Amino acid sequence: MSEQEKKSKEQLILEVAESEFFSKGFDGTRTVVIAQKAGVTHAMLHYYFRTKEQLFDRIISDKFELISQMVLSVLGNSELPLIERLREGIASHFDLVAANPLLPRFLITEMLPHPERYHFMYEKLNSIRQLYTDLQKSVDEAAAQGVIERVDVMMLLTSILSLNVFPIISSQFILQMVGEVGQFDQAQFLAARKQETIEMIMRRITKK
Amino acid sequence: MSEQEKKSKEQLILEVAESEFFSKGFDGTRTVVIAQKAGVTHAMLHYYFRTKEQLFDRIISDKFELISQMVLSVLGNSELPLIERLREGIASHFDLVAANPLLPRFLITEMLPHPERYHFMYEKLNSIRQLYTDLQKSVDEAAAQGVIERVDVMMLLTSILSLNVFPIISSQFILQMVGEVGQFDQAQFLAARKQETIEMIMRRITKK
DNA sequence: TTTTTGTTTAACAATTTTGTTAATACAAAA
DNA sequence: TTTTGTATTAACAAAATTGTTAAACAAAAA
Repeated sequence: MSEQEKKSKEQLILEVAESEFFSKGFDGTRTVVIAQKAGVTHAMLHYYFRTKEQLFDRIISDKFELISQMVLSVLGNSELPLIERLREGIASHFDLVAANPLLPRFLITEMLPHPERYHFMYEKLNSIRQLYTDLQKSVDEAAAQGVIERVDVMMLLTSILSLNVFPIISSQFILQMVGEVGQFDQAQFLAARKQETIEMIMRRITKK
Repeated sequence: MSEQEKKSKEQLILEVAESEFFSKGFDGTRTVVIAQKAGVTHAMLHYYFRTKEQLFDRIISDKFELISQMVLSVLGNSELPLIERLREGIASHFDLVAANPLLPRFLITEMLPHPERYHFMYEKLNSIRQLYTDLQKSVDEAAAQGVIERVDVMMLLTSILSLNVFPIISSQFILQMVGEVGQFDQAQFLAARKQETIEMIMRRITKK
């Protein structure tokens, strides 16, 4: 028996379901397709997870930590000095998003239109407040010392999220649009974006 | 008869359908719901548009120009000097996206996963190439004169798109996340973002 | 007025998708 | 080696969703 076949059917269903839900959304996903791709009868899917909704909920809760980190990691390590903290926060956030490129689109297409369904998620993200206030303090201190310019942390975080997430979501689209003009491939493009975000944020906070 | 009632049923269906498709996506939209919200029997919907798909296609082609502008406007007016061209391009692009906030999410959730369905769209966007090359030339010239730093236009456009689009898509989410800490409302937040994008791009291209 | 054309409705049909069940195989424990 | 619980299948049922039709109706044309 190969490694693949050793996996329990339950596990197989979960893996296929994750990829289906993330790429097609809840409404676009067909339980029979999940079953078929997992190589099981679709009755098995209902046997293990009862309904499509419960299967979906299971996937979400399995991704709970990852989703939290997807936002929290951008705040960086508060032990480090400000500049390092930002560089490190941006880089690790970028890597996390790049490693899970379907997740942001999923959040945008599923969480935003159904906020009631994800209240638990929003609650969890309240823990961001502490780190947020903390980061604003670091910024204000550094600004007082004349090291950097005083900036609003909400604006700064929004910029970082935008610059990191959007290109990963839409790299296909951008590369296709500009086409042969630039001859980037996707890996090069993403590597360049990671540096570009850091560069832009650094320029944003340095005193003129 | 009121203004509303004077509208043809066909027009009513189209308006409701647009809002439904844009907020819930193709898969999440129910034709009976469209009919119900438009105050007509759902047979009418089929009478005018035959199928759900044809209704959808009709909406898309009606939005065709807008969708094109959604990308093209960021390139600005090539008659203007570079700095003005960028400022104007960023601002008008921001305004366009802000006036149609559901469209970008729709593009991300419908166009990206079904590229075959929107080939005509991608073709149209080929017209971006001319303007793109043109903008790179302006940048190179200004850089040669030492006015600005030499930057890659693909990176620059990606940054502008990211900084303009992402905050508009996810303003709800961001505001909720940071919550009472900053007491921005959505209008203030978006106004601030528009300026912030311009500021960041200007800092990115100025020589240190 | 009669005809014609396009609009509207209600009832129904077809299809797609999800969910259930009863029978059976299987594996592990007693 | 019976027993017990779990896993599996095929066939079926139910629900949801889309699409059709025939007949009524209204408006405009002849």
